[in-house]
Amino acid sequence: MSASISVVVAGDERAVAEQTTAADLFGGERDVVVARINGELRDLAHALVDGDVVEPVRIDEPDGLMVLRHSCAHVLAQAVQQVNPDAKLGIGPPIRDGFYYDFRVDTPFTPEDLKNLEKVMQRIINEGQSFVRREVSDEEALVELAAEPFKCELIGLKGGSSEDAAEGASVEVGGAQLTIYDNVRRDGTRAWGDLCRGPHIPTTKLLGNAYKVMRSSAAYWRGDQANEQLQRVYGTAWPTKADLTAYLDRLAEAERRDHRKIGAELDLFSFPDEIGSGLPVFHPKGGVLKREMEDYVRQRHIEEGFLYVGTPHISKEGLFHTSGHLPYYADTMFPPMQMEGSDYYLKAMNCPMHNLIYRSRGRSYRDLPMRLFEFGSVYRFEKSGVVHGLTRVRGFAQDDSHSYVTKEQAGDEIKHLLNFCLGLFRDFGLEDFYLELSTRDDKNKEKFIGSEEQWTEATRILEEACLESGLDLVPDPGGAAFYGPKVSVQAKDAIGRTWQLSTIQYDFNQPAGFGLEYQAADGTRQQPVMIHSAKFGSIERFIGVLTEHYAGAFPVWLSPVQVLGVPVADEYVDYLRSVLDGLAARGVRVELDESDDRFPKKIRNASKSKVPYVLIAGEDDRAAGAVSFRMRDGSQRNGIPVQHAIDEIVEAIRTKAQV
RNA sequence: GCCGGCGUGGCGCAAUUGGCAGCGCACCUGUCUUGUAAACAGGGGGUUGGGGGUUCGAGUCCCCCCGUCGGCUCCA
Repeated sequence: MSASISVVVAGDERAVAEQTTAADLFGGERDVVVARINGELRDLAHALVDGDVVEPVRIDEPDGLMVLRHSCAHVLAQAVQQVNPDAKLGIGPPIRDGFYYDFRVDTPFTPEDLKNLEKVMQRIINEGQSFVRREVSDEEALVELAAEPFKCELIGLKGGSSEDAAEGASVEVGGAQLTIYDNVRRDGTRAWGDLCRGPHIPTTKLLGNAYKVMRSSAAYWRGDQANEQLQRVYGTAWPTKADLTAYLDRLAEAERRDHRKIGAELDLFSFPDEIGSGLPVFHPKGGVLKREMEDYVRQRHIEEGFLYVGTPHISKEGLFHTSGHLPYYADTMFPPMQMEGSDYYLKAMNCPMHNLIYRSRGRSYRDLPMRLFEFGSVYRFEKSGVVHGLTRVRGFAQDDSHSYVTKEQAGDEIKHLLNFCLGLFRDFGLEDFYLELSTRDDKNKEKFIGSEEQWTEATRILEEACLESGLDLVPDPGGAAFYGPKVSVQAKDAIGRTWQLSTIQYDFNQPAGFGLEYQAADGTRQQPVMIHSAKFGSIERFIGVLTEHYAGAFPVWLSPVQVLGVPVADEYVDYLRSVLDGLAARGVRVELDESDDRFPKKIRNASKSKVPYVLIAGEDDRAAGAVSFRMRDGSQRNGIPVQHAIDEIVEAIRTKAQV
């Protein structure tokens, strides 16, 4: 009679036979792909010992999805080496919504290669191969994987922290004990194997046809520009085909919302080659959007106690030495122009100039907090490969402010700025946020200016303000600016993507560099703290974000054209014009379709233009002194008295309503 | 910056092994115009991103540059 052991299964204590595996406990449940044993993810084949606490992990929960995707990455790698036995393996971790695997191959993958890989993967999946864990010593692994230079390199690094090896490398060599996972066919033969920490799904069958090879690209080995580039293949994998389809639909929806596409369709902005990469121009309709935003943001700043200032686009280089920027960012600033014996730089930030405004006269503690704000045009020489629509440009306007405060005021000022940002976003229709706290990288202290105490103090003050907001706070170690830590506000858009918008930075360095002072109540001279903050970061970028958030269907107050008049026939043009004149007199942006298109065509054009209110007038309307509303969703309200219509539209603009 | 893809009227696309640069929308003109996503007819518009090369002949093949897309690295 075999001895029994006691384990806790999904919260219930149970006696089971020795050598019982997680698979024995959950074997009947097909959606259980791995087990969490004493908090650690394990293969279902893992044998339990007395006292183990075991929980099932299902395919559709976060940990289950990670394992599914990681296993799919293995199948991809197996397919690649089946097609090309000379391909060398890099790393292949799960990522958000999918996975990738890096390979060294002589020629990069073509789209046809990717299609073919998908077919080869399907054959592997259909074979129902098992993932079988095998423990190996470092020496054994080095012998077995002698033909895999990257794996050998990872084994060599294992002694240190696997986090240092490469992002994602921990899935290969994460534990103290190296393991190889063999893919075993049903007849018991070994099809393939890979150094891997695991765990894995029990069989490739579970991948079904709910996966897809997405794209390939180059990626630096271990994420370092100095290393060779490998070819990375991205894929996605889901519990069911329906989940995969839903994911692909989400991607298609994101593509439909692409601000570069909508910007062209709605005639908002463009990127003329003649001007240069990353330098957008705003057309009249985009200009309306930009001006409405700027006017509102400027007004709100003034209401919140900011002082509107103005500074030039270029400056002599000495200023950026004083600020400390030039030594850090010279390679991302446009090269200088020589003039009258000086080097002039296009400014990449506004703070040095604001500091000069602060310093232009003696300041008293009574002046603080002093908040300087402007839409400062800055130019940054972004590398050619990163320029992207409006979201990454080389010239843009920052809604930039600098609050000069006493040390004691810093905490309150940060809270004030944070609330101000969040309120602004809500005005623009964004409702869902979280915060990110970027701190100094303790291993790279030379990249950051200032003492241990200063960093600790600044970080503490920022963190307190964040916690008080009640929003989720995500740490971002190493993400700080050289002069101080920062908090950034991340906002979620209509289809769940997050965008970094505001940044608030605590800076104890520039006040010292510029010798900024104020006279305190006791007559002593003190150094203020400056707090940088950009609310939307870049006006251009925020326009891109809003365009995608609304898919071009902006709230009425932001819409370039708010009301479009469409007469049922020529006969009603004059009547409709009189209605529109009434709206224009109330400040509404109106257009009238006087083209010789026929009515259905005008409706089609109106619909494509995404104007919030289409006003239609025909005989019925004119006779009743009314108009008909056609909204963007195609819904219709007929016979609305003219005065009532005007009031309703004006009210929707005033309240920043979405219709 | 690196790797790979792409670049044809304003926009979306086609053009066989290298063999007359085309279509739809938009635009212009004319006829038409009465209720919810495309009336009809005609017309204009191109040094095929730029430069160089191979060839009897290049949108197509080769080289360099520019732009763009997808990633990587970067993002004060």
